Amino acid sequence: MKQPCSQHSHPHRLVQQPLTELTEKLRAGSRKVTVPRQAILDVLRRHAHPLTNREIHAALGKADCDLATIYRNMHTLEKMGLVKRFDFGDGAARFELITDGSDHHHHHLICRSCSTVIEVEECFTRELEGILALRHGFSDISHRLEFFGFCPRCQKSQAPAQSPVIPAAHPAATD
Amino acid sequence: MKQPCSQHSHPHRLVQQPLTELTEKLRAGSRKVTVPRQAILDVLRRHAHPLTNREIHAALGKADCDLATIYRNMHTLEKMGLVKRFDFGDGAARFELITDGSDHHHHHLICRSCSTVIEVEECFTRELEGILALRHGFSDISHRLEFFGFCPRCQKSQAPAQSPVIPAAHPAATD
DNA sequence: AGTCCGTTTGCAAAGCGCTTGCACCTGACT
DNA sequence: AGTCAGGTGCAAGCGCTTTGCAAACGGACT
Repeated sequence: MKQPCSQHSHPHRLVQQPLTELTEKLRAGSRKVTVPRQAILDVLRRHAHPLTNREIHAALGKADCDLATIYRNMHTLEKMGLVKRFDFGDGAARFELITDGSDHHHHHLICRSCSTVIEVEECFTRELEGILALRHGFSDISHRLEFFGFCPRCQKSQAPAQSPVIPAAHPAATD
Repeated sequence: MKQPCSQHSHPHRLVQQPLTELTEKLRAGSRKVTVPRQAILDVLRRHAHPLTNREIHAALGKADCDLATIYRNMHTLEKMGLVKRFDFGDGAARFELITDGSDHHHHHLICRSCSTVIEVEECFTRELEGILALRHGFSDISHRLEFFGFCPRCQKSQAPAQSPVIPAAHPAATD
């Protein structure tokens, strides 16, 4: 928090629809609409694929804030149903904005080499959840499913098409 | 390594079939059949469900060895195809012995409360891999899939049927 | 505009899983 | 028995994440 961050005075791109819907959701949980909070959601809004806390931190411009604040906020936002957590198995949690109210279920196909991310709509797994619930008596069953492979570019070039781990890779790869 | 760990002198339960097949596999990679190595595999052999490095370490009896040694060995054993790595999303890798040569593909259903683990044989996801390979040009596609829910016991009792994180839970729960 | 209170933030320290450098030890082969 | 690549213990360190605490802030009320 270093900047007043035009918010009530100048109706910027930063604020707009957010302040409408967002404010309500935040207020509902007696949460405050803070500058870091808005900035984080704004970063997420500008990225199609899940970002790590560190990536979010790097993407914050003037509205820079402490990493710990981002970690805390991601928990809060996740609990409030504003973001969804993903785990690509590399030890860093990733978050995606839940666009509309309807949390549209999807998975990811991730390049093992350059970390390009492609969204996967299909999910044959839902039905299996029902079977498992019946067979084992489990309730509230959910699942985590991610695919890994080598993207077209990385198959050709021996070296990764782009440095791994940073999944902003090949801008217009396949999706 | 604090004990001679009866190994060649007394044909214990600790050694037997292992020394047959195991030795071969290890030798094939110019690897040595060491005491910690055997002890780790023995622990894995006695547990049906994936164990974390820490759990393996705790389960080693007299053949206690350094945690770092376990971490190193799990990498080695994984690369050699003797164990399979699983990720339950709690930040700790888990390992399961690959019983016979044929790595039988399966997933897990994990209780969010007490961490009971149930093996899931079905997998509707393989076919999806083919679709994704075609559509996006990815190669060598694999997937990670785990299910989460509340087991029957934890649904009844408010409190977890057993302390979480330690997946040795409900010995004869449902599987 | 001023005040108040619970929430949020920054900073720094620490927790945890995991890795690594290095000197010493050991299994396996001659 | 001798040799040496491979393995191990110990301790330090790395990256992600959490937490304690005092100061700052947001929102509501006057």
